[in-house]
Amino acid sequence: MVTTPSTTSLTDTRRDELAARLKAHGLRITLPRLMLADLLFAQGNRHVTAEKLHAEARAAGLKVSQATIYNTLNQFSEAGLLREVQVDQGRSYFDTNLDEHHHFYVEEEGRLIDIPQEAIALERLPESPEGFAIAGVDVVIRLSR
Amino acid sequence: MVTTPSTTSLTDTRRDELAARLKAHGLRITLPRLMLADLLFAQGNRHVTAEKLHAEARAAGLKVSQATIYNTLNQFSEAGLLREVQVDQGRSYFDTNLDEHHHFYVEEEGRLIDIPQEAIALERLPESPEGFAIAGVDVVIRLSR
DNA sequence: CTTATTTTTTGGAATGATTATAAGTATCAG
DNA sequence: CTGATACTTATAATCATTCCAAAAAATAAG
Repeated sequence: MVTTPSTTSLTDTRRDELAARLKAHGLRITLPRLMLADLLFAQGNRHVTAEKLHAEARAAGLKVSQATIYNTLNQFSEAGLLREVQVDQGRSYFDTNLDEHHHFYVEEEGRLIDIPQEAIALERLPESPEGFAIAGVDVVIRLSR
Repeated sequence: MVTTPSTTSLTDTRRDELAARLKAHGLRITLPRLMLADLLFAQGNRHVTAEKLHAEARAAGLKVSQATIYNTLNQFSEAGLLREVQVDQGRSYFDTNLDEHHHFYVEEEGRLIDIPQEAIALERLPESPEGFAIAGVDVVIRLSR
């Protein structure tokens, strides 16, 4: 009887794909990272909190600690696989969309919606104060019903 | 011998001015509120965290609890005397500038700088999703050296 | 002005998200 | 295969903020 490794539910190709991606960004290949990467990058652009990702991981049968969730999200962000988005006082959101873009934020639902960069015409920007350079421009459009 | 009330260092006119302002916004006149209002509104437009305001209050000889600082900042915000600004994961900033405007944010220093609304031309905005209305548009330009 | 009613203030405990710590475990280069 | 290095984990610690119940102050009523 042939037994498949019980540690993961990824196909070989999928695993190789993700492993290559991690390696390309200077991260070691580990099972938690592969599984979390799979959850994060399987479904197009997403906005995820640590708590949500942890829940998803557990639901998918992956036993990871909360600390690993935080470590992984931070490492992925530093490595450029994710982008941290700041809209809510308290929780951090992590965005899998790496293109320059902006966000709608539905506060009542804690939900973020991407706005492609081209959809907003920022015609004129103010000059930054002496000695400072622009590191990024974030536009958040808050929505309510 | 005439004794002046030792409870505050505000002039009568200043106190009346602030009291009228609080009253106009539906807030009761109390000493902590008057003193905090004085600190907040004395020096033109400011961006203040709870911690900073608490430090200022103590430095000014006002003995207020941390809870009162938070209560007051939140009440002032709800009453429309302040505007809460969300740029940093963790701390809240309170802005005394009530005009519509935007911000530079110097992350390394935790410092906010106002950008007048006219200084940014938002020519085109995306349509909000069905059933939602725009509650506000926040532009944050992150700065680094 | 005195008492009654309602708000505020307060210190301290509680919460929630996140980070630090220290020990064990897995990965990878040689 | 083996050691050096990086990763994971459970738990404790931290930080900003909110909650709580009681004491104090402010307004309202008489």
